[in-house]
Amino acid sequence: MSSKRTTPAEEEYLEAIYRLSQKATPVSLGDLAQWLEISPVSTNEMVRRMADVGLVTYQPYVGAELTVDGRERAETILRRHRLWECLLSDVMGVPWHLVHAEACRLEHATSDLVESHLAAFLEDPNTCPHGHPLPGALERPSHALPLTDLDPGQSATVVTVLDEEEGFLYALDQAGLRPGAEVTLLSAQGSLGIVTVRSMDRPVAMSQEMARKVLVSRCQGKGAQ
Amino acid sequence: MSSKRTTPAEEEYLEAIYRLSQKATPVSLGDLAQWLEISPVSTNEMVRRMADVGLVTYQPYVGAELTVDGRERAETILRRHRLWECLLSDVMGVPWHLVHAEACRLEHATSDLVESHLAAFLEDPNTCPHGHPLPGALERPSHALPLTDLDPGQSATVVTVLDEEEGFLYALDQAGLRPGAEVTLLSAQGSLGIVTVRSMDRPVAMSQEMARKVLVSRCQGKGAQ
DNA sequence: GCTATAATTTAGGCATACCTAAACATTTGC
DNA sequence: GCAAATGTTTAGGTATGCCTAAATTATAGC
Repeated sequence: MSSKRTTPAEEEYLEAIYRLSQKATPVSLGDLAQWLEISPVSTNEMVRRMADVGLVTYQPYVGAELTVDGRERAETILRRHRLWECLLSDVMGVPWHLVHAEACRLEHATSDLVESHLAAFLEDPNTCPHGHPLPGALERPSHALPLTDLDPGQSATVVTVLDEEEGFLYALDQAGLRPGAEVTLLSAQGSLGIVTVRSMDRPVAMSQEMARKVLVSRCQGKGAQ
Repeated sequence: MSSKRTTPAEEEYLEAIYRLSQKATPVSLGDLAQWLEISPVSTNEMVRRMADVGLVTYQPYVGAELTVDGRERAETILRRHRLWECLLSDVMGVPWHLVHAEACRLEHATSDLVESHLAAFLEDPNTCPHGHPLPGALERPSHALPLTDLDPGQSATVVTVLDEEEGFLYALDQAGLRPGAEVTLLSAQGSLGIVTVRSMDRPVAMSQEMARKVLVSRCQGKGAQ
């Protein structure tokens, strides 16, 4: 069934539905349209077409869910995306906050052959530079919690960053807050919505909203990667 | 003028015209159509559209030529193509005869940023794994001549391979005939169109047609590379 | 010079993937 | 229960890039 190759557009939808599914499922088409920055009408059309070819199931007013086939394909794309991020960032030195956009393009031009060689060359990484697990790799047991959940004075290791927006990543990078880095919560009292932390021996202030996107692990070197 | 980004299809045409220009210029649309495996009608349409946006000049019944802008873009694409070939083959170990097809896809998904990091990581290679110069690199002074032009008994170093067809490359690879390899012509008498050479201490027979696609350099380690 | 071959152009189509505008249906909050 | 918000569908368009069939035009061989 549905042996046809997926188009880059279909792959973008699969990836988006996969990512949004982790928050809530089925995925509302409104959310999907917003995420992809495509009009709701076009999104609707496309999802119906993808349901026709067996990549998703779709119930009007309910949402879209990946089929087994669709999920497998989405995981393949996402795995390729994250493998490229690793290569670009860790091996080739492309700035951390820019690799996401590059990987978005490369992922659709990647064959099984290149994927396997890429993974072997990178020695089968478990996470991308933002700390997300590569589909197919060992799942991180996830003792991870938002930075805001630490007690003041408590230290932890950054595990995952939940947003790939360039400006946000650039600012985190400047503050030294990348996966693997150690961070200490100074204050989280949110009357003005500001969280302060200590990173690389320097204090950093950020909004609570941003701090919630930084997942950390208290148990250093145990569950995290 | 013509600041618009090029589409993957346009890039394929630019690359093809660039390559065919090295044999004869202007490039006949028939040759172009055959090279791209696209119908002459579509080729004609596309070339006219590309002339409209200033990528090529086109005279009916004469052929197409790259403009300065078109040539620059073609060289960029070709450079990216060959950089990927280097990475895939030399760094990641993807089989030599398969990297061309992979690079054909990756080249269109490559930004200036990735190109520059890729080149730096590879330490600015001068040639691709098939021995073709990278646009922008030092031009090889080309003492290269077809394998068939050697005198029997004479040795030389393989410099360039003039065909990227997978079967051909696979066979050459099996015979050890890759750029940098040493080869000795045993016989080139062509009554049956067969050329025999010695490569890696083993005799290899090939057709004259194939042998003409292998360029070698007599002056070892001097002009080549 | 004329004809066969090759190249070009015109005409009409198809698939993908996006858009807006407008009408219609369904949920959900109050 | 009803209105506002959200979601869906229909209708009609656009752009890209490919196709075939048929008609036309130019080039080159003899």
